[in-house]
Amino acid sequence: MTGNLNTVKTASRGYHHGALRAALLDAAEAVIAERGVDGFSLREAARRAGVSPAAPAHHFGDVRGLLTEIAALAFEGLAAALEAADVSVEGADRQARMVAQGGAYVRFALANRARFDLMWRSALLDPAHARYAAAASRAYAVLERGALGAVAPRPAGIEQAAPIAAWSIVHGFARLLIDDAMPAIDPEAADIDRLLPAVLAHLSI
Amino acid sequence: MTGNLNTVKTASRGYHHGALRAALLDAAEAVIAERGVDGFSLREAARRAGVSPAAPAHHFGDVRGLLTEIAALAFEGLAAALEAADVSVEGADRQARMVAQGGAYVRFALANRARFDLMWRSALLDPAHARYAAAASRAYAVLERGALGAVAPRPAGIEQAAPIAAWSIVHGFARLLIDDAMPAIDPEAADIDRLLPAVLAHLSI
DNA sequence: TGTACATCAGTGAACGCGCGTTCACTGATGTAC
DNA sequence: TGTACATCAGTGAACGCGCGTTCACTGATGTAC
Repeated sequence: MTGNLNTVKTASRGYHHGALRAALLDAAEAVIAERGVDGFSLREAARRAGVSPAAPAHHFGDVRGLLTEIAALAFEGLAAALEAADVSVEGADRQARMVAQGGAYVRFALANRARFDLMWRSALLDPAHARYAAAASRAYAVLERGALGAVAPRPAGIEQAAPIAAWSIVHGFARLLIDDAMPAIDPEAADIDRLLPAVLAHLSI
Repeated sequence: MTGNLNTVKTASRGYHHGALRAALLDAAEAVIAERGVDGFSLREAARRAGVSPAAPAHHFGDVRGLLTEIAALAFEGLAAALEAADVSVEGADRQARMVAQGGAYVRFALANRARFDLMWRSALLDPAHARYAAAASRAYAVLERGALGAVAPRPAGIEQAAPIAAWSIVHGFARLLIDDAMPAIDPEAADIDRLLPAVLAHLSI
C-alpha cells in the first residue's frame, strides 16, 4: 500500500462521514495488502473505516462492486506506469521501448503485489463494470503500442503475436515472482534489476 | 477433470471405506474443477465422497494437507507432460525442444485450469510438504534442461536468464488465457495451436 | 483354527466463527418557495 | 431569512449460512499366541 491515495479529505465526522467512499477504498486496499485477496472481507474494511457493516452498500452495492473498483484503479495505475515508461524512451527503437515498458510492468507488479493479484482474479470481479473494463483495455493498448511501435503497420494476418509475446513474458515473470515460484530470487532485492534485462534480452520483437 | 485418476478400486463400503484417501482426492478435484479454487470446501469434498466431515482429517490432517497433496499430484503431472514432450523431440536443437516443452506447458494449463490455478496459490499450500516440494522442483528441472540443453555448460554468472525467460513466457501466456485476460482469444479453440508457435517464435534461447 | 485385543478408520453431533446482506430506522443535508 | 420537506448517508441489530475442526464414540480389521 502506498497510502491514502483515495482520501481527499478527512472529515470531522458526524453522522455523515463526508468522504466515506474514498475511506472505504483506502481501508479495503490496506486489508488486501495485509491479508491478501483471499483474506479480504467487507466487514473488516468497514471496521477500519470506522463505519457500520451496512455502510459500504450505499457506495458500492456489494463486495464485488468494491473489489472491481479497486481493480479498476489498479489498472489505471498500471496504464499510467506503462505510459510514463514509454514516454521516457521517446524515439528509441521498438526493442528498447519494449524493455522499458516491460521493466515498468514488472516493477508495478512487485510494488503492488496484492493489487496486482486482484487485477486478474476475474471470478471476484464484475466484467460489466465500465471503469474497470476501460482501464484494462487501456493498459493493454499502451502495451501493444510499445511492443508494435506507433507507426508499425498492423499485419493483416491473425492475432498480434508480438505484443502477446511481450505481454506474456513480463506477466509470467511478474507472476512467478509474486507467487513465490522462484525461491532462489528475492523480489525485493536488486536481483531483479540485474535479472530482468537479461530475461527480456531473450525476447525479439 | 480427467476422471477417477486416484481411485484404485470402488470398495463395497461398510463402516470402513477401503479407498477413502483416493476417493477424497477425486472428490476434491471435482469440486475445484467445478467451482474453482476459491469455491472449494473440505465439507463438500467429504459430502461427495459420501463420508462424514470429520473423515478427511484421518488422511490429510487439515484442508491445507489435502490441497497440497492435490497440488503435488498436479506438479507431477506437469513434470511428466514436459518430460514426454522433451523425449518426443530427442536430438533436436534447443529452440525446437523449448517450443515442444512450451507447447506442453500451455496445453497442460488449459486442460487443467483449476488444478493449474491451485499449483500457484502458495497461500493455501504447505511449503513443507515433501512430495509437493519435490514435484515442483522436478518440473522446473525438466523445463530448465529443455531450455538450456542437456550438455550446455552452465554459465558461471548470475541466475539462468534463458530458462527463466522460457518459463516466464509460457507461464504468462497460460495464465493470461486462464484468467480470461485475452478475451479475443478462445482457449478452447484451435486459435491456440496457431497462436502459440507464433508467440514462442519471438523467444530466442 | 480360535480367541483376545490393540489399532485403525470411520461416525455424527456440536463448537464457535465470521461472513454478506437485509431491515426498519434516523440524523444530516440541501433545496424550493 | 425562514421553513417544510424530500433525499441522502448513515446506524445497529438481526438473518441465515457454511465453514473447519473437535469430541467422545464405535465398528471393522488384523495380528499374536
